[in-house]
Amino acid sequence: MSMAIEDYLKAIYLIGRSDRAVSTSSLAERLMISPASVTEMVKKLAGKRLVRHAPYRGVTLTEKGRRMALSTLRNHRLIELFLHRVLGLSWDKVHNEAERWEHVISPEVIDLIDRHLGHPSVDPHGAPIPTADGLIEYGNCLPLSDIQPKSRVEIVRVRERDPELLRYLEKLHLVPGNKFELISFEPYGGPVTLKYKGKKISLGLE
Amino acid sequence: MSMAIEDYLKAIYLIGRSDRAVSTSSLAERLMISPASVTEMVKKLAGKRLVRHAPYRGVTLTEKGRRMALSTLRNHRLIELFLHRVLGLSWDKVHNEAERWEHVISPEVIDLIDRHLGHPSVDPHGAPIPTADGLIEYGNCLPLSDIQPKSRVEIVRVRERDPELLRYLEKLHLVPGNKFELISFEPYGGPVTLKYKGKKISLGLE
DNA sequence: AATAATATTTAGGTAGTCCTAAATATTAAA
DNA sequence: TTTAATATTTAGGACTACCTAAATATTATT
Repeated sequence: MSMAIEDYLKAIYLIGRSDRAVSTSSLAERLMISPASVTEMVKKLAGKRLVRHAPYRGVTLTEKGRRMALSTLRNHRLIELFLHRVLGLSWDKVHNEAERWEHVISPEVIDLIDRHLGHPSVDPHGAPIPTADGLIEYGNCLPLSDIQPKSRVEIVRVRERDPELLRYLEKLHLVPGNKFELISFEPYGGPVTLKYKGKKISLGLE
Repeated sequence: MSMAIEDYLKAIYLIGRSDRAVSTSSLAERLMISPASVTEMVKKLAGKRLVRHAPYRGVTLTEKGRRMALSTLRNHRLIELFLHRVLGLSWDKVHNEAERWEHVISPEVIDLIDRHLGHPSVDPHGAPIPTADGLIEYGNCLPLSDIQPKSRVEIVRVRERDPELLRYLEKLHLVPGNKFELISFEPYGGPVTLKYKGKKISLGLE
């Protein structure tokens, strides 16, 4: 399977979480490819029985497509962790690097990486790593915006991918594993205030 | 630069050792691409000032082309060593894996790999690793066939790439670093006899 | 229910990298 | 030196994955 196909399947999985139908335009936006090209590729994927496509109604992964998507996602996340833990690549850079590696690493080497890391369950952003046989376990956590003020929280996962933003969050200690106290939400999209080791932190609602 | 271009430049370097003119057909054979396609691509490379091409007379790398070839070769050999030493991938498999990785790893990560390995000078087959600024130092060694019987020899480099052959050579301890006594050459392409730690070994002249 | 706005698909192209078959150059042999 | 063998290039295609512009479907609004 080509790198392009792997990218499409992974994107469909990530947008639709394996079950929901995914629109052409959301795929186009995520992959930064024109909607027309996406339609074309989706038809090819349907021909290969990797997705189901009802014209004008979006795409869903077939079982075969889902397996492939999870395999690529597994590669991606194991590679991110490997780059971070073994080679010391900073957490804002691992995503883009893994985005290319994920397509060229053989299953045998992925297994070696998995073993070298001790069969980890999450990547450096706290995202769960699918197992070799396509299982994925989502930790139960809530978006910060759904949490009541005054609670103590532990960062479990950071969904952003923009390197600049990730560097900023790291400076504020907003990385998986760290614990905060949620002080307040300002209304009308105002800033959130958190406390980490006695220090107060404010941030906008991205 | 595309993966295909990187492969062509690397092959031109490896066949011509950076200076000799390389024929279309030797490139075609090494890359397993039809001669016609090679001619076409060579014209494109000449347009990008990566090679000089005199029709019917072969190609040579320009300085720019040589730099790119050595950069890809450096990636390839650092990756081979990394796969072998860090992940424990067997020496017969590292070449094919590195053949794909070499095109997707960023310069920053290659530097991290280089540092992690302690700035090594040779890959698992004993081939020299070019430096980041395009220098490459060939150890002085001779092909086994040029050595006088009765000498003691150390294997410095193994040029083969075929996995099955590499596994065979490893079983015979014919890997870089090991020392042998060269017993005899049988004439007319007959077998070579070596002694390793008291045990005799015979092999054909591949 | 008709119309406007938005989303999606179709039509027609392009660039990159490969192919086979035919034509042409070079080199080796008679 | 003419001919035969071999190497290289040209011509014409194919396939993948992208594009823009135009056509068509869906959905939201009046």
